[in-house]
Amino acid sequence: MATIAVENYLKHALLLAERSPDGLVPMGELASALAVVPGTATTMVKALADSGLVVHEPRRGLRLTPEGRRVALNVLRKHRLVETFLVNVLKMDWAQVHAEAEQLEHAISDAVLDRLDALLGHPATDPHGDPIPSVEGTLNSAVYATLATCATEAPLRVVRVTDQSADFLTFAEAHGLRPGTTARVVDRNLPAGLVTLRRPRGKPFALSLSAAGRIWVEPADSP
Amino acid sequence: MATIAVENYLKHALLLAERSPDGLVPMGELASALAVVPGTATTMVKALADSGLVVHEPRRGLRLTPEGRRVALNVLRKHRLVETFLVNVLKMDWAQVHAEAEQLEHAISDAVLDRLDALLGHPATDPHGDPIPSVEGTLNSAVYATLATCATEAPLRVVRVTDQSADFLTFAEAHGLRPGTTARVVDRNLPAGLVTLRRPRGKPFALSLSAAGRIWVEPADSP
DNA sequence: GGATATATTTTGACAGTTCAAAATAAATCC
DNA sequence: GGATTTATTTTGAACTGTCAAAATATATCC
Repeated sequence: MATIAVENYLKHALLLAERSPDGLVPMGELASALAVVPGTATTMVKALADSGLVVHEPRRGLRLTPEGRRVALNVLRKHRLVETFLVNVLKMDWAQVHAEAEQLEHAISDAVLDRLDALLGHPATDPHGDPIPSVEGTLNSAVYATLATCATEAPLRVVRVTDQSADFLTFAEAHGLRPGTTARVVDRNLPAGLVTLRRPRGKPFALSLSAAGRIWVEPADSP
Repeated sequence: MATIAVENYLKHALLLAERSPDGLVPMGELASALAVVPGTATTMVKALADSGLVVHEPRRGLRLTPEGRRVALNVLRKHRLVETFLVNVLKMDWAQVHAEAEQLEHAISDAVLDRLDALLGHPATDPHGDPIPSVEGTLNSAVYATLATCATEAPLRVVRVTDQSADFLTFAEAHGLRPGTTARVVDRNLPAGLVTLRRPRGKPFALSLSAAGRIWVEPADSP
């Protein structure tokens, strides 16, 4: 049985590998995702390699093995289903649930997970729009445009918010930027690094290009 | 913040202290409740004493301090509310939920606990009839008669089943012995160590005196 | 292409939790 | 009341996961 630390290493390795073309995760990125010093990550990755969960390519990084990926997807599935439960059933603030799920993901059994999944109606995404891995281990990693890159003026629907910090999520919610809500980009000022948005029947407001890059959107039908 | 090990030591110390008149818990009992060798318990209890969570009386045992009791009650509250959630909401088998709650009790925050408590309607007992400590830290430890000690013939209602083993709970449920159900003792044969029961519209069946001692009952009004 | 900056690994140490086995204290039993 | 049994504590060691800091590759930059 994987320890909590092992589950965390694998989960973060998966998240980083998803955002890298070749699946190679540099040691330093893993270390800072886990908030440990680089030497600690090296030590742990060697142990994971001995267990067959990752392949360690010295001085280059690590890759998940199929078994490591399987474990990581199971943890991620727990994390995201727990988040969904906390928001949809317990009506908790979506800005808080990430931290709660970080703990619960390691304590919940597969049996409980199945019941939770059924209770929630087998959701495809969590409250942030992050895709929930299936029981079979598939992860929908569709890539969308963001408010930093999408067309201006056209109506948009928010589909995902890729930042787990409570501050950012509280800000986003305060401006109506949750998955499912609609908005349009009225201006994008690259030199100033600003994107100006407008929600239906709302006042225009601005956010930084880097913040805008964390709001994923798709074209919306109605204006 | 208390570690998982610390929470477990305190929780078991509380459970053992409740069943001891003077609140003194012998080291060996604690060690076997936690499934560790006695030396380990000694080491840990000394550390807990240094943290002010217990008082260690060498060669006699330990006692919870008010602070240790507070932490233990919080863990026990989490355990029992989680069990209630798993049975009432997720419809899990009552024989399994103890093991699940052993993990979840250490991962659930006070914020989640409050929501869960509200969702469940502030229950007073868990599915086994074990009292749920209040947020304020009071624990109803009323003592009832058991099937081993109660009057015969009179109608009874099961109020509590004090055995967490899945086998026993499955057996009890199969015979309709869950809190809320009714039965009567039709015979008690002390030399043979047997108690014979009868459920309304059911066939008489027997169980051992020691098993009967784990089924707590109160007089029921209707026959 | 040698100097410098950056990333990674190695080394030694520590905290927490555990066990095995020896030592010690307390209780019990003729 | 001395011998024996039983409970507890001590001692020495192991394992997991971590850090600090030194050592070592690798990449980059004139």
